[in-house]
Amino acid sequence: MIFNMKRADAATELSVLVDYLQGRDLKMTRPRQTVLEVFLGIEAHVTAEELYDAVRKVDPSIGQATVFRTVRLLEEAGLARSACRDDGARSYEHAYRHKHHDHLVCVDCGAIVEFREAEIERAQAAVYRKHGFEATGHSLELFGRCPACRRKGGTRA
Amino acid sequence: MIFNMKRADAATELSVLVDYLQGRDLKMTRPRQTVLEVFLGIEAHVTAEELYDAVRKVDPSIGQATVFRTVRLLEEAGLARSACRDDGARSYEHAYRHKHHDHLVCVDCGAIVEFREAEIERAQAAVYRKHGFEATGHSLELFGRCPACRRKGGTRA
DNA sequence: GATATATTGATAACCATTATCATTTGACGG
DNA sequence: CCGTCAAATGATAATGGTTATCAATATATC
Ligand SMILES: [Mn+2]
Ligand SMILES: [Mn+2]
Ligand SMILES: [Zn+2]
Ligand SMILES: [Zn+2]
Repeated sequence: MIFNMKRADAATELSVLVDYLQGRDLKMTRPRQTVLEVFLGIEAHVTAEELYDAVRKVDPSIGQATVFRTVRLLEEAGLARSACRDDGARSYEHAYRHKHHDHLVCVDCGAIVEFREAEIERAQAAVYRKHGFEATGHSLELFGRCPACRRKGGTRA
Repeated sequence: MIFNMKRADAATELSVLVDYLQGRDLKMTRPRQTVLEVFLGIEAHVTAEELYDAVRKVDPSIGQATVFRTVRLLEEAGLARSACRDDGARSYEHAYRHKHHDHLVCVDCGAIVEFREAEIERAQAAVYRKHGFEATGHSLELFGRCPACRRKGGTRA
């Protein structure tokens, strides 16, 4: 038996993972639980590498490959959502009990603001209909300069 | 002197490139012109690698590094636009005298349909305003199944 | 044409990610 | 509990797309 969560509210995510593993001949393991816990503790968009750095601080014995594998597993299980950033790196964010949203990204400081705009979603549905496509998902990123960076007039790096 | 275009209408793109090079201590070269011509002859979204394959058929002496370098140059000069695909590869498309548009992507066959939706653009502008961001650009991809693939009920690969 | 400098192509290096594989671990039945 | 066995692990090598290095070459200007 492995369980024994620290964050009370993370129990349900863990059960989602366990349910996903069940019947698939996959096993619940200590490294997987640690990766899940660390991931749930991060309220941001992280790459697998960044997640690995955070995981190491909790359990240095966990290998990089396991973190990469597990975060993919979390995505399959519906606990994480990933997207390929414009620089080519893949980032992950929480997906369980998180509503769909898109992102405003500051090109100067990298800040990310999440937003939902019903009108955009509606217009997208219309585009799908017009072209006879069946929707499976979309990615929208609005690039720009955030209020703080506009004030500074900065041009990072 | 290098010039001597085959496609009559490509002359203006070439002059855009030459103008960009001028005053920047950059030089117009035969490989650059070849890469530009081949690129202009492809009405699709291509990776640098795919462009390299096409360039080789015209001039096998041109190296891969030069194609990668040149296509980046074309982007800087405003002749190409690039985007990172979800699989991590970067693809390029024509940007000169091409209006902004977004993409519908078939997840089964990879087909790409370009579209412009004024309503989406308007709603995006509203999001920028609401959050005090200064817009610099955006990327929107609608993933789905195209009409042909829906009929086949296919699930590629 | 000679000169100075940018460009080239072959190659090595890079980075994020994935595959390989011997060893360890967890789930299950006894 | 313990044994069994497939699944998981971590170290490492390999991959794919891209960029850096560098000696040789081509270009613009004089
Ligand atoms: Mn988000
Ligand atoms: Mn396009
Ligand atoms: Zn900012
Ligand atoms: Zn299709």
